[in-house]
Amino acid sequence: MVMRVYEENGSLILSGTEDFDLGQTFDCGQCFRWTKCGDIWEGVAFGHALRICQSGDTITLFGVTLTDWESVWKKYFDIGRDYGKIKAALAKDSVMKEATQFGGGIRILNQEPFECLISFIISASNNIPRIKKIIAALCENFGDKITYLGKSYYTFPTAERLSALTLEELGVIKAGFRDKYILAAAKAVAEGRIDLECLKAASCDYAKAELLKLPGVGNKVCECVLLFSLEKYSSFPVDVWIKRIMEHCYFDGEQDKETISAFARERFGDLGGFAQQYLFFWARENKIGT
DNA sequence: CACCAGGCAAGCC
DNA sequence: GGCTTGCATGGT
Repeated sequence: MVMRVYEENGSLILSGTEDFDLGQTFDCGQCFRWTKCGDIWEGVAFGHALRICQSGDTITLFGVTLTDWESVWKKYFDIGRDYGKIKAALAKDSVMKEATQFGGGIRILNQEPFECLISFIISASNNIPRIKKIIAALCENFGDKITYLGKSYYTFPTAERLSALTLEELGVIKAGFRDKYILAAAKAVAEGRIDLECLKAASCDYAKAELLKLPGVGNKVCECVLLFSLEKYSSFPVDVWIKRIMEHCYFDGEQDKETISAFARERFGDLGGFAQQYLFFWARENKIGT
């Protein structure tokens, strides 16, 4: 089956989609700015707000033109990648077979690097509902207000805007001890000491080394930024959930994170990032390893 | 009231 | 080098 894309009544329709489930994609832990209102998801990316819903293999993007689709959303939703092939390659043991079936509609979004960087700095030692709350406050306070289908939304603030803030001003978002990292990372980007866009074309090792220079960015945050915004799909972020599920499914007892990373690299190779997302979603939804 | 949440950095030995 | 501890905030 081939996916069809067309405009209808001022909306964009995707019909005959495969390996694409909006709920799984927005809920698998890779992004923090999508919320579900009834059966419609709404969010903001690349300065554009979007309301989108799904019924079976048909997805509707409200108020979106083919031009918007081509310039923003097609790449964002990673259209064109053969997830069926990825799942088949990963499903060579019973664990991945189950995880890829459970979250078979997950796609890895191509997010904005700066938003991704700040979001995962905020994620450190934090829980997902509160991460979302802090990011929402960040956007409402320091992003630009945009109007879409008669409703207001806020873009993610630029590095320039954030870098001009004081710690005290940033305090309204209640990020806690992470506020100084947010500010310092924004300054590094705004002053050109790191060029996030360039890292897409750079080697994985170089991109990783550059990101690790930033305050508040250690191995885990770094791997998330590489995977979710810099197209480094071999990245396998090892957080507390992944650590627990890997110990539960592939080891006998507790292991250090480096052992788990090495195992993932060996077993999943270039597909590490996809494996991580299937595992994360499956483990959290089914409370496996807890 | 402890303890924990998609870690990280600084301070120890 | 590895290992421990503090870090803001909010929810159980």
